[in-house]
Amino acid sequence: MTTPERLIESTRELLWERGYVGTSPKAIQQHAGAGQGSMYHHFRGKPDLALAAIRRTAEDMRTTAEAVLGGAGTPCERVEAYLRRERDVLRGCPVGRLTMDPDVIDSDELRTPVDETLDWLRERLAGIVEEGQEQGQFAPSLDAEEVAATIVATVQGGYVLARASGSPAAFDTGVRGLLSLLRPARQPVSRQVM
Amino acid sequence: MTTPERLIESTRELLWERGYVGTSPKAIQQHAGAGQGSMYHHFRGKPDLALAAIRRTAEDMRTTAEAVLGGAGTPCERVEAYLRRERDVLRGCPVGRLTMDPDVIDSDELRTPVDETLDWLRERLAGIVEEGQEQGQFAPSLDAEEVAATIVATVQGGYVLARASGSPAAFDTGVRGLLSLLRPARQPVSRQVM
DNA sequence: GTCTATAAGATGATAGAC
DNA sequence: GTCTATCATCTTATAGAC
Repeated sequence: MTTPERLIESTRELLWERGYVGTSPKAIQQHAGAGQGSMYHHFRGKPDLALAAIRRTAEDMRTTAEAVLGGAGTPCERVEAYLRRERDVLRGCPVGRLTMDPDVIDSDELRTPVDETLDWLRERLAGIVEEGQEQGQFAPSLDAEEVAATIVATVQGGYVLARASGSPAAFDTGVRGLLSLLRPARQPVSRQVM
Repeated sequence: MTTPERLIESTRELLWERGYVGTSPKAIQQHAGAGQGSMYHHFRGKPDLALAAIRRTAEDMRTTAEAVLGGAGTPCERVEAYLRRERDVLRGCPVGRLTMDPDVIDSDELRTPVDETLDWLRERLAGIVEEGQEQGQFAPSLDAEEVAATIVATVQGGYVLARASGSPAAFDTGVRGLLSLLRPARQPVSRQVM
């Protein structure tokens, strides 16, 4: 890997682990095995490096999500596959985590990729929910945009619960609750109609 | 207010705004209008001050939540009141936010009040959901503990979405989605039974 | 109880040699 | 492109005077 690559990857790791405020240029250099001069030659400073790292992490998240959301199966199955996909739950969401960093939120440049990624995810899920409604898998009375926001929020909040308790179990519990709400155990339609 | 009080309150403010890593003793002293010697006389250091601040913030959250959850109304109404209660959405959750602080999570002493508070909230909500099931307001097929976890996660994740977009609207959207899932627009029971 | 002095190390960067 | 030197400031305290 080239030096700029190693610097970006190191920044991604550290941003995920310690956040923007908790990540120093020195720590990045050491993690990347690069000297100061090298870092400042390739990047203007900490915000510049963070921007490159955040953009790549955001793109990564899209790719990972799309692999599941655009995969095979019914809309309902794809939403479930997304919710149940393997995650490093205790590490938290590398994108969502950044919203708790005041310096990221205060910078339009750094916040934009975070916002756009979560927004993309919501819209992608909204489309799938809508598709599911057309196929009769989700109640037609639901607002797809709202439900999509609930799905993303449950995932993001699941990370919070898991990290608070020190166990991934809380994440899974929240997801199971959401899935049970999405597929209410109603009577078969035929019976209701009868 | 006494000096220790001012120091604790300042720490609470700064922890909420900038997190543990982003809050320096110096910033606390300046915010509280206290000198270094004064701070180190009353507290052993940053972790000690943070512990006092976190404990109080956790207690505050319980009190605020209990005011709504233990209030008047049906179980369903109380859950809705909790979800719709006025919040400083863009500031995030003063308790949940701490889970993204590596130094807080790595310290059992600092993490415990966070964990216990979110756990209390989940159990409190689970009891109310169960009550609602007995009264026929929520589907009996639901697992109250799971749904409670989903409710807490949606709130915590709602803060993430709101902060990412820079607007409280995303929080409200997620909450509306959850409420619509909790109260599915089913046929009246009498009709189903007929 | 509060103040100032002092300190070892980190932070975030610039300058210039190689 | 990478390295070392240097820098002003911040961090997280400790010590001791007042």
